[in-house]
Amino acid sequence: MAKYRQIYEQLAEQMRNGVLEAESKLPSETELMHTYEASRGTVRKALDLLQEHGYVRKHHGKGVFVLRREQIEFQFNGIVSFSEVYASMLGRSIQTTVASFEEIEAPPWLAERMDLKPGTAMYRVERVRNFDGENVILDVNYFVKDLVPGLTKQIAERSIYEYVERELGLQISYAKRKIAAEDVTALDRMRLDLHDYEYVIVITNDTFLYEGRQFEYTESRHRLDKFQFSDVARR
Amino acid sequence: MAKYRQIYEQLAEQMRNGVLEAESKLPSETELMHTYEASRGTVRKALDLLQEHGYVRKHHGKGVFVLRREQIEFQFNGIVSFSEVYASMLGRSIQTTVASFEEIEAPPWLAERMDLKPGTAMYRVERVRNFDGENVILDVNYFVKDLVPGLTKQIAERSIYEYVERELGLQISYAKRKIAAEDVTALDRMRLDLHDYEYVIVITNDTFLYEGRQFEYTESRHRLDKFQFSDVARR
DNA sequence: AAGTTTAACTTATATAGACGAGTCGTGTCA
DNA sequence: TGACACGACTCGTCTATATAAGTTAAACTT
Repeated sequence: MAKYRQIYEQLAEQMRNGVLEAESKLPSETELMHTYEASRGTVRKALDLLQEHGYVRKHHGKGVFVLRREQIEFQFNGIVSFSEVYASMLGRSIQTTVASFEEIEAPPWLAERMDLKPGTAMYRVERVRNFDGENVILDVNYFVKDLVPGLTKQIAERSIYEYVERELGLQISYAKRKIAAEDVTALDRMRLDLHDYEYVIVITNDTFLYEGRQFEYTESRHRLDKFQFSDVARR
Repeated sequence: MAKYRQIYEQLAEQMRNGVLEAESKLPSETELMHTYEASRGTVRKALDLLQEHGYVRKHHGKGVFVLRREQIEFQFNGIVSFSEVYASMLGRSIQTTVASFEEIEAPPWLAERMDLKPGTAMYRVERVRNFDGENVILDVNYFVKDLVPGLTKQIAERSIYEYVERELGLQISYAKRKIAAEDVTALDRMRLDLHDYEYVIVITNDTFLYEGRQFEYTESRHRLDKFQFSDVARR
């Protein structure tokens, strides 16, 4: 492993287990050079990484300061599926059922949205999330077949993202999300236990690979009372 | 301005206006050294920044490649007030009225939430956002008086964040957000033009300074049909 | 006592050079 | 023809050194 990464790991570990206390000042770059027997550039690279990951804050002329634990825990506020957050948040698990799994040709609205040729081969997956005996979330995923080959209903029942990243080795770069309330549709009524709710909260999600190609479009439709979204925005 | 920042700006500009085309390969570090008369370290720092901001993708052994425009536009996914996004998104402006401005002592629920001593002096501000003649958003802010001294109704009518950052020089580190639907309250009915909507979308926002202290808690209450939240999550 | 200068610390920027490591095409050899 | 070695190119890491710029406190001046 690269030397600056080792320094990063060691310092990060010391902050996680409290050897380096929150609010305290780290040794200066010169001191760290000696303790780790590294050049200043290498030490600085480790410190930059620590700051990037939310462990410390550098202050020109003053020093490098350890941030509070609270801030550290949220260091990876990346792309997570909402049902996962949901499950971990409420401490109970969610039952997922694949309600529909089909191969389709991209309809015009989707081709336009994803910048694809109309008729591109896609997978379309409907998954229903059941929580405490009620169907409260409907996820509709569209995947570009060429980019996610070999997707099956069985995989969809577990975690599609695991398959995409671990099995296929695709690297996800970023996702655009939009959240808004929408009128309930016929599909919502069919799949979900809606009671009297007339609206659903819809999260649309466009996910892109590193090369810049979009491989997924998803709509996650939540019953009003079971919707929650948490987020940490860092400056 | 720092030299690596200048190089960054020039390259970024060339990518935005299409001089450097998407998917194309940037000149090698050695070439850039000569064109910008800089050392390799400086050129690399500019390239790292470009990658961090989503302009390019570096490939060990191959080169640095320009990403597609789409990815560039969303480079800043920081903390922005929702009304700002709202206004820029719809291309029209929002009228803000300060409906209430008072100094209070932190009630127990707030003291607990913000980890303050009960009775801490606070400002409480209610602001109503009017869009196309209808009051559709109600913002209720609570600020710690010690951390945001000298706040006035006049300032609240403009931008409180500007005051906090520019005038007071406070550095905002991160914000925790939560979005959920809630039943309409009496206050909502009083301040907003709710029509028949029985629910509002509530964004709660806890904002922290670099030292880790929380200086603000805000609830932003949106009429269902006027709520929208956009976001880009980067890995 | 109050303001100013200075010195000593901190991090930030820039340079130059060396070597490591991944990629790709070309030429050689079997 | 096919496998392999090599060279030339790319970015990645590390070192060493110099100078700039922000911060702080002590020393100095008024």
